[in-house]
Amino acid sequence: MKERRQRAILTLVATRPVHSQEELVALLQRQGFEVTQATVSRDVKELGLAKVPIKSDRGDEIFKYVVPSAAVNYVSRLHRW
Amino acid sequence: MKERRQRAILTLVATRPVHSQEELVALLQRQGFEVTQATVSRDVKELGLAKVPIKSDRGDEIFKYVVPSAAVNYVSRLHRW
DNA sequence: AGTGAATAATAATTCAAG
DNA sequence: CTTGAATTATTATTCACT
Repeated sequence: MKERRQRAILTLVATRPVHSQEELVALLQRQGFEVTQATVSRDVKELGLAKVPIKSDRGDEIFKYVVPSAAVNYVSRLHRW
Repeated sequence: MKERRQRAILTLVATRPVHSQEELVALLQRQGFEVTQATVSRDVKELGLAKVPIKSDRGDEIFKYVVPSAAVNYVSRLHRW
């Protein structure tokens, strides 16, 4: 079902760097969700996940999907408003 | 030059909704920058611009490029920490 | 280093269907 | 209303060149 899958997605992207929707598909399938890229694309959209460029460990720029609320937490920790 | 173009990009995405890199190319060309999608893709990466799903005026979800700091402003306005 | 043309890779949407 | 297969659209990268 959609809700469980979307929860799983939020947990996944909060837990580790997810670089593409295909990677997300693979991770979800490992957890037993039968899902395709088309659906993940829709989930990403509904969840409002952003694709952002980040610095990798080796210094080069890569991409990662992030939860909007993660940005909030990050920012609040930075500024302590 | 790269720096001027990237400044222009930041201004553009802060000023209005930019939905794709091709749109960015068109807007830049209007300002006299000769640039292609390949370069804009690299600029987006260097600037750390995120592609995020947003609600359009008509209620449907579309995509938009945003500056990370724009997320900060948005969030701070939401929460008034 | 910075870029564009071409290409590969990735992501969004359409179309049909349950 | 939700989904997958196929398709289209978009974006990232490669390769050559400067």
